[in-house]
Amino acid sequence: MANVSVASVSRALNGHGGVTAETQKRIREVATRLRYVPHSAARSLITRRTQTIGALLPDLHGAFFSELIRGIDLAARARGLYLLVSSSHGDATEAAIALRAMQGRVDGLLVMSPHADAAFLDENLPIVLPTVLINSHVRSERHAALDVDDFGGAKVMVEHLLASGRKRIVFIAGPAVNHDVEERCRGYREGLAAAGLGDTAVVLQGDFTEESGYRMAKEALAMSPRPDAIFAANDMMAIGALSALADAGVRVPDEIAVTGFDDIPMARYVTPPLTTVRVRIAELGEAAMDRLGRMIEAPEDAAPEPRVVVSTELVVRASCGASDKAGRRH
Amino acid sequence: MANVSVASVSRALNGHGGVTAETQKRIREVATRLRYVPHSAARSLITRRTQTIGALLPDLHGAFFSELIRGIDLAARARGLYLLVSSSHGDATEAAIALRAMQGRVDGLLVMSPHADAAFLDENLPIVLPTVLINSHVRSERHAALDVDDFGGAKVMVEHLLASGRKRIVFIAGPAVNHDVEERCRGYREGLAAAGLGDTAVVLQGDFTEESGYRMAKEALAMSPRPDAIFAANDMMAIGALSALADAGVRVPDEIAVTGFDDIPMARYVTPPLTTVRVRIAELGEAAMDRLGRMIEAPEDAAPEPRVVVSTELVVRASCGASDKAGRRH
DNA sequence: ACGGATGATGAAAACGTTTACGTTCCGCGC
DNA sequence: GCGCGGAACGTAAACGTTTTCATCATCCGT
Repeated sequence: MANVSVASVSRALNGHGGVTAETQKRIREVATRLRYVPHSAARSLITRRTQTIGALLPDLHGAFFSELIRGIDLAARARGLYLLVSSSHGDATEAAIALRAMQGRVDGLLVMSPHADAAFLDENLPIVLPTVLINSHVRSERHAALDVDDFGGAKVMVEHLLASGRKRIVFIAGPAVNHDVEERCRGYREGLAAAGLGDTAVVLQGDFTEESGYRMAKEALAMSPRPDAIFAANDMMAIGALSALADAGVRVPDEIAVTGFDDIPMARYVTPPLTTVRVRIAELGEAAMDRLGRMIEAPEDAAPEPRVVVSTELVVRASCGASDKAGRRH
Repeated sequence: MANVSVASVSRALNGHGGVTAETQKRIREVATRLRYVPHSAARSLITRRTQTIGALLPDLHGAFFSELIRGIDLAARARGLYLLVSSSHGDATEAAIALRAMQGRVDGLLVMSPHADAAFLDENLPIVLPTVLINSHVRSERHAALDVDDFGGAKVMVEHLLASGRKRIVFIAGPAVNHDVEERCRGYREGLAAAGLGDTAVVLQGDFTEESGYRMAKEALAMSPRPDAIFAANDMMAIGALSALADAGVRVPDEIAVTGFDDIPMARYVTPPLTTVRVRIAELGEAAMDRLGRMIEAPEDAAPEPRVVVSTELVVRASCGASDKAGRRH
């Protein structure tokens, strides 16, 4: 249409030079007039690049994943990359299938797979594909990884509760095979141990749902001596615990303090507002994506920073009773 | 490796028949042993299918988009389709770029673009690509569309407030150029008009943020005569309004009822729990994806159902004072 | 035993790009 | 005037599949 070969069109549209400014202009004009859009499959067939990264997530439920995706998307679009999301991988085989299917479709992989162990990853992760593990308990030299400082956050929370006079702190854990839970629990135990109260540790088994928090709080109430603080491994369980205590007529924080983990948006709106540990989730996603982007651009980079930890932050509100000015919304 | 041609490999792996069961088995075995994964770009170069659908969203912030994506993902994975998300399209030009870039990359498009008008869509939407518009005010014959019944939901809410004795209901609107806002406002006016109270309509201008709800509620308090109900166009503004009333020492719902729209997860946890209109957002995403899937499979289908409306549901909690048993969490 | 139908398999084209390599043309220095 | 270098552009190969068509073997009916 512009009386040039396809080669010149390619050169003109990609700005690779080798064409006169005038012909380039002409080609561009014709291209927009014809609404020409390059066929990305053909392009990536030869360039071996898809300009897409894949995010493998266990689920899409709740504020956590929403924020994570937002952070990833933010960093991805800054680099001009597309985002392919794949979720709801209940078990390992399903995740393996998704992993295989992503292969060849993406330039890099962001994997958050709580149930993946090292063997699974070795088996299913393509070696050639740059990969960043998010909150994985796998410590592999072969893949980059980003973690939330669950341990530190939980430890600080316990220290705070102890400092404000609580003596008997019970911990409501989440699903058994979960890296975050393990780390938070470890932080809880370490916090107690550091104060010489290691033998007072009590861990109740929840599953991250509000309902399990409700149940476990009821159990905690039945204990003797009764605890004076409940530290839940996530905010939803803490909220469930608040309901349980409200139903039982137990005053929070006067009789029992309740704290959570994550600082989901809802945490500040419940009554009383929830003391919790803020995890900058979007930041985690962004950092992971940035890391992946760098790996894609410089594959030779000999993993100078194999493991990065995203810090957490104690957010004190009214539910722990430590601050009388907590709970403000504005 | 299996002593067969590439053609047989293709046939064996795709199960197209034309190969002996024995050779198929042999080929499959070799394939898994070699960890062979078909190059999707090459495949879609010839099949003209990418097995991917693109979702164009204005933003990724908040529970709404989280749920929407979840619904879309659910329906997409049920059909074996991948999901390419693209967000944060502040203005039309950015959306146009994203739209173009998606072209050739996806088999279908899910577009939620509040600021897109018919001209924009005609200009930028590829005619060949099946497209479903979500909550768009554009009524085009050329594209399928799915809407939330904002109008009906708002009308029902007003009727409920009137039925429970409220006389002066003010409405806090959202961003000016927003289809949902327009429809909700229309429902509000219609609800009042149907009761012969059309002239009592008062619309305050918010912007969907909690902070704007706070400000507008303050304004409402200053009005004379003072309203006895505040109906916000979304839950976040209603929550802001609750804060404002709490700060002003106004009792909810005794003195003023407050209601929202969306039924975000947080709505039931605020104090008092918020009466609102539930929008089954995940269902909306699922329905949109299903529709798109059908369009992709049967392109000849002459759009028998050009416009689908997803129904809404009144959720009565304590903040409107109409139900003394509202606010239960379990 | 032979022709033809059937079914498995291979050869090769096609998809739409990018890019290495030629070719042409122009200007310049000798 | 002639050769030469370089810029602009075209030619064609390559990417890895799918699919059409041809080929070949096998089996069946006569």
